[in-house]
Amino acid sequence: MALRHAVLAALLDGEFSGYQLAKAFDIGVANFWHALPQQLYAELARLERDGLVAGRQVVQETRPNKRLFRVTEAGRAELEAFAAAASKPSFIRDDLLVKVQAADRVGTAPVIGQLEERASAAEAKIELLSALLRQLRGDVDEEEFLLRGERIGPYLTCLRGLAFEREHRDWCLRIAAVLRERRRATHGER
Amino acid sequence: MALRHAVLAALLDGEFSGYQLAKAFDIGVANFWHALPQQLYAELARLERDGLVAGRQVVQETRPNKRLFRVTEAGRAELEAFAAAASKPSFIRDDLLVKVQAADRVGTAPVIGQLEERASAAEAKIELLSALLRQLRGDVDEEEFLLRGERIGPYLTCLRGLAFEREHRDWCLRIAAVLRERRRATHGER
DNA sequence: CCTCCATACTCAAAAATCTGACTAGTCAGT
DNA sequence: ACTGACTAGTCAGATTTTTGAGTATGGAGG
Repeated sequence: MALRHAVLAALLDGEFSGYQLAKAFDIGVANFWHALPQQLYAELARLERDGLVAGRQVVQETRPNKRLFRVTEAGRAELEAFAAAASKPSFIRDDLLVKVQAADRVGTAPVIGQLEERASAAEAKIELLSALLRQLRGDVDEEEFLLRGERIGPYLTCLRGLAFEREHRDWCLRIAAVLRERRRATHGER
Repeated sequence: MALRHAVLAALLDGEFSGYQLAKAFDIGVANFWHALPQQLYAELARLERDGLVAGRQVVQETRPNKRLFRVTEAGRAELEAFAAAASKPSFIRDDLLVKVQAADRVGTAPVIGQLEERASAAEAKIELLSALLRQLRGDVDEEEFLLRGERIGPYLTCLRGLAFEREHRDWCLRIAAVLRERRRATHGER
């Protein structure tokens, strides 16, 4: 039941609509949780029903009205309890890794292409996260910010995301190079 | 539908029973996919029904009989098609990261403990994977093995798992240190 | 002797997640 | 005038994953 807590955690930084949350779940929040918009709207409805968030209607002229949500005291308490409870271990689940596992038995050509695409995507995400981190910490340097910044949660999770993407990019490039080299060496046996 | 392909990929290295696969999904295969034994048995049944794997009964004296499965030609073709199709991006989904995101708003004490536990767990996994890698490559060094080894798929995915665990351990320790330092600096405001 | 652990599986049901389609208005570009 | 993208959602249904409880046998340790 961690989607619920991911939403609460994301709402700690202000009031957001389901639509805005969906954006956040594509960038910063994506570093620790992934969810589709439909899930978020449904979860927000449940959270409101349970009194963990409160929503208010905002009427807009030029675009559709929206509902902004904020965490209630009960919601904060729920997060507190969640933080104190045991975590389950995290897992990688990745199509591409499945393909690499099978690669030298089923043909490497398409996998090499995908590895390189992934590396590019990771690179783009690295840029994005680096910019986000700079923005979050403002002028001060990282050490200083981490010690004295008043809100460091999102920064810390972005750091994790950044490290993950770098790792991912490097691995993809390395493996692509290895597979290419092997193809060269055995000149097209596969 | 990647569990199905993860199972096929795992079966590329020999005949395994559901029980043995469950073990593999706890160690090596866990580097790219996670599944509970019940899922594996169910998936193996479906795969057999669809002709992608073939099972045979092995009668044992001192323990329960088992069924060993191997990938059929159709199964190999299925994997080939899967490898050629587009992959979906991979996501981290981690309870603990949710807690870190919320940490400076809901109390850091329990989170620090969990970060340090996680770091230990990651350390153990690092040992395990390092040993597994040594075993997979035998005497030769990595460069040599990757270039000329005949089966490198599992090695490559373990490399990814190892990098992930190292990254994870380092991040956990870093964040735990940061949170501890902040507690010290503000002496128990939270 | 008794309990725990390992092997080897099965069944049912709940919960979480994903797929796909749909509404409806605004704005920018061709 | 038309197309496509962005805002801001909703609904239904399928699929996947998790939770929890069983079955049955053999060997090891106390």
